[in-house]
Amino acid sequence: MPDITLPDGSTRSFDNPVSGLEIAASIGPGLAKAALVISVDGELWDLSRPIETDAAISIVTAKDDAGLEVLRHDTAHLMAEAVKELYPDTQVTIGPAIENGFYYDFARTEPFTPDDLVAIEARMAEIVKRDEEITREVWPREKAVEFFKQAGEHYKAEIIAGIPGDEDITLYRQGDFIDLCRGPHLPSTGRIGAFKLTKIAGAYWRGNSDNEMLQRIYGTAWATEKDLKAYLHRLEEAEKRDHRRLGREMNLFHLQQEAMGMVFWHPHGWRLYRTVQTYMRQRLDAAGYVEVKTPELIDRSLWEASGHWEKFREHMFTTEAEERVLALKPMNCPGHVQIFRQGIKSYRDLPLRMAEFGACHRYEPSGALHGLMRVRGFVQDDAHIFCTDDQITPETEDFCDLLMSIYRDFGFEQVRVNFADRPAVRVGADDVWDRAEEALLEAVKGTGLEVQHTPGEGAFYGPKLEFVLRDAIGRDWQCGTLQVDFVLPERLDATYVGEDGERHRPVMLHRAILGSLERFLGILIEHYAGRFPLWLAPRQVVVATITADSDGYAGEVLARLRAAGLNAEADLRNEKIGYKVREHSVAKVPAILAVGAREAEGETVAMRRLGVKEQEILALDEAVDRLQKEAAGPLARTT
RNA sequence: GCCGCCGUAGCUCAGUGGUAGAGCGCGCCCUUGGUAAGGGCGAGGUCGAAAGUUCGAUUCUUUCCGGCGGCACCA
Repeated sequence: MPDITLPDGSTRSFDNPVSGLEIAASIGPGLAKAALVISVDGELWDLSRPIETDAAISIVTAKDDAGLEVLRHDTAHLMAEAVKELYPDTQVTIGPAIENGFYYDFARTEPFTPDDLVAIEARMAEIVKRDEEITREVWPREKAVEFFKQAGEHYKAEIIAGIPGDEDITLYRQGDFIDLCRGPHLPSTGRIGAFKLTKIAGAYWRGNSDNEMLQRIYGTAWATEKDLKAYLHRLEEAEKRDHRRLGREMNLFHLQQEAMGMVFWHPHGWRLYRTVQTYMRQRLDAAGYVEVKTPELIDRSLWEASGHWEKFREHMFTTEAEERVLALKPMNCPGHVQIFRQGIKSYRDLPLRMAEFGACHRYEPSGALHGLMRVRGFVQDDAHIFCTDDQITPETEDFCDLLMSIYRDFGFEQVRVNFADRPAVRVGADDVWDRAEEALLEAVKGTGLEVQHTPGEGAFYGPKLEFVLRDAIGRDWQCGTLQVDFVLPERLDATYVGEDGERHRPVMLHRAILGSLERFLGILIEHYAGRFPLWLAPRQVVVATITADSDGYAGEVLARLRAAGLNAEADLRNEKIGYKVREHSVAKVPAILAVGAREAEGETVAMRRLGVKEQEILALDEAVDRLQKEAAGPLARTT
């Protein structure tokens, strides 16, 4: 005789155990039709499952995130059913819902082909039409294991073995397809929405590279055809802003196999790079950092002392000279400790904020390389703050302020922080880790930033904060980091003299704001889709002539722009103005100044800004002045 | 590194067991045109590399290299 409490607080009494579908129907036929699953005291249940005791419920539809997730999970099952029908020798393994869709991992000798995907998708549509009822069954563990073994589904049998003994083994049946699954699921396959299979990929069983590789099929699934279309459109738009594509189109950089994972920066790209670096240098100077430069090639012994040789040897490029092994630095910290160790440091020297645009090399696995986002040679906006325990909190707070201000200047407003604590493989004693973790947490509390805990994700030498920014199309990128390190100062014997006249160990804070400049530029390119604000744009202004009669005046305009420190070019080609405007708009030049007889006559320019259809006639002085102010960028605004 | 797909002109791509094509771009010529492509002509490719099958391979097979998508890795 359950009393059912609805989300609005009202209560309905039922004489007998009642199913979600019956409750939905009692509220209204529209809801019964839209219902996918039911939330019972916060737990998602199948609509058909009888509710026997009092409960607070809500009906979940495809409008809820949870409903969409169930829909996607069901689409994964639908795909598995289609695959089993078409390729009965295939073993099914796991198939969860993921962001925007789902995947399912299969074990099969033959690889799936793109043509197979088409066939599977067609079969899935058929099964939706069949509208097979999806039913939940609880099986005894032994029977389930036996069943899957007999069916040749050895992965499923293995999964059951890993399910804790006190949990029910639930199977879901739809048509002739039975799958081990926790659920919940929709009432029938007919409720599944719009979907599309997107890609085939390899994936290791249980995510472990020692295990065999399975075939993963990815798909996307939505409540409606319209949502699916919108998603596919978003993907196309994202592709258009791919930094590798824009890098080529805007002639910013290239990569080639003779220097895999290392960037050839072209003049425009390098100008962008320098703009970012110059900006950062000024911000660091203003924030009390000292800049240094340390060797890129350092003897193995230093890497052994720092601990890197033991842990990261395979990821370091090495060379030999004079019968010594030298390694290209994968990071800057040991070098910075060497500078710290020169002379005797006093507590009065702390905090010492030592920055370097450090050129690092890491031997990344070939499969990991990805445009500018994952490279083997890169420059970090790296710095190490040598400080006392007591200074960790204020230094971290100052760092967070600096970082937020810099992200904002680059056009990123949304930032979160991950707090990552001790990983399984690490150096240093546990009590040292306790102190480090506590200090970081305490420091970050004062920043007001949203903090997420990611256990076990810390660096091998200390816990860290990871700063994640969100770009213009909602993607998250981890860029900034701040890591407490009690270990390296000890290993490399860094000391300072305290007020008491005794030697003490400084704490090191490893910190970066942009991370790898290469990667950050990749993110910036995608964030702005190549349409940079004027201060960042590598090509700022083009002066385009209407006819050759105006070449002389265009030269004057160009000289004025350049004198004002702007990057300006003249387009004197024998082309129509429409052609020039189109070409420079496509090239994403922020400002086009058209000049013809009228402009030459009145000392004016016709300014057209990127993305704006209308032109504006301005006095030359006014145009130069405006562009110059705008191009000065955020540094001019803050001082 | 692992699995799959792909590799034809600077770019985007078509095509064929008998040594190749389009559009854009590039060069020259005509056009001097007022805001997202004016017209004509032309140059440009050992079809990723090597080996094999074949009378003949860019096309079929194998291996390698690279790119892409995932997985694993990411101090």
